[in-house]
Amino acid sequence: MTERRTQRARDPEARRAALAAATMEVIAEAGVGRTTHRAVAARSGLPLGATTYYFPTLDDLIAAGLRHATDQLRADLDEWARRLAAAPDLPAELTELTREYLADRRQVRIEYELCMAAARDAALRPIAEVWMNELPEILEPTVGAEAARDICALLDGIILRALVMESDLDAPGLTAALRRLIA
Amino acid sequence: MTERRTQRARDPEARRAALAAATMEVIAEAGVGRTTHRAVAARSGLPLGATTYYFPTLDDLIAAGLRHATDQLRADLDEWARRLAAAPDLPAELTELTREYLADRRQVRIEYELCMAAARDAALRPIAEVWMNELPEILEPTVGAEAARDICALLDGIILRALVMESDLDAPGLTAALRRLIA
DNA sequence: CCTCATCTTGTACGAATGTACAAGTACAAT
DNA sequence: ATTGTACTTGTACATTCGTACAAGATGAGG
Repeated sequence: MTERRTQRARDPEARRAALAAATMEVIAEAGVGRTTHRAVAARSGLPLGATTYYFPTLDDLIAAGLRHATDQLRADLDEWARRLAAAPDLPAELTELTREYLADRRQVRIEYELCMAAARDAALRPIAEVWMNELPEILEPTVGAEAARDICALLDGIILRALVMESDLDAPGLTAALRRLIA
Repeated sequence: MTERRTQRARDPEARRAALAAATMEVIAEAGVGRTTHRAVAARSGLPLGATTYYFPTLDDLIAAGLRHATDQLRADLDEWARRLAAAPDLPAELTELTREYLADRRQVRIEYELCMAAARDAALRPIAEVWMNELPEILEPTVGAEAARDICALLDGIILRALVMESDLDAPGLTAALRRLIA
């Protein structure tokens, strides 16, 4: 009768994924440094023992959470690539994409949590590097390597500022700055 | 006979400062989330009880550590203001200052730790805002409000990238980008 | 039916945590 | 000298932590 006790019981892959997703959420709310087995277990609805069964150590669990986050971001960036390729006005489209990206502060926080974690723990650096190089690679064919790097740095800085200030994006100002960097 | 047991005994202000400084160092190494009373006490050479005597709660201690860090950064920015005012070539001087700033990764990490902490805890936002507005205010009279904001965002992004990648600064590239943003 | 490898989970344990606090010290004011 | 206030610190306590693990549940292969 397929009684769904919690769903995904006896489905190891689904459990791994559920734990990674729950870890990602805990990181977004509490930060990497305050992420614990128990918080992840509670968030995922799985028992404590499941966390250590699938991820022997806390570092493994956190790495899985961060990797899960980058996978999600990669999917977002696929849409960025599609829309940017079809956009008549690249700076305007980039601005709009950034505005939409900023709508979910939780996801944005994870990105910077990943950066800080990678800056401190070399084992996480590959995860962060893959993610940080994704957008430049999308932009490079269109605007060249240098402008691509500059644009990404500008966006990262603008996003960081919006994150700290809880302020909205100055869309016209950003578009103008992007235009200057492309020229 | 002024026997200096650890120096700064019976000097409350010096002890507060020592604890704040030690907290700053612990944050730089372990991150805000893994900063503990005991780590700060050990780092400062003061007993555990001193931390809770001067800072009733852990959040107070961390806030003091972050404030101490921004005070130090403010002193650095005074030198930035001086050198930028005297510089014949603003973008080149900004690039050089950034290069020097990146030499001490520990201090850089604290800046971004502060940003993440402020993004999560509204009580820390004033500390972060003061610090984030300092450089724009220095640049604004020279380049205007918009360019000042763009430049700071670009620098923040470049610095973040260097932090994550552990890579060196591309000085000529940065100077060129800055020149474009000022124009 | 049994076997066995895999998965599941509740519980346990030593270590570390934030915080409280009593007992003590030092020193200025009386 | 005595008092009183501010400072100092070692210890204690209840929680929470990471991790280990034994006992059970499940389902595939014989």
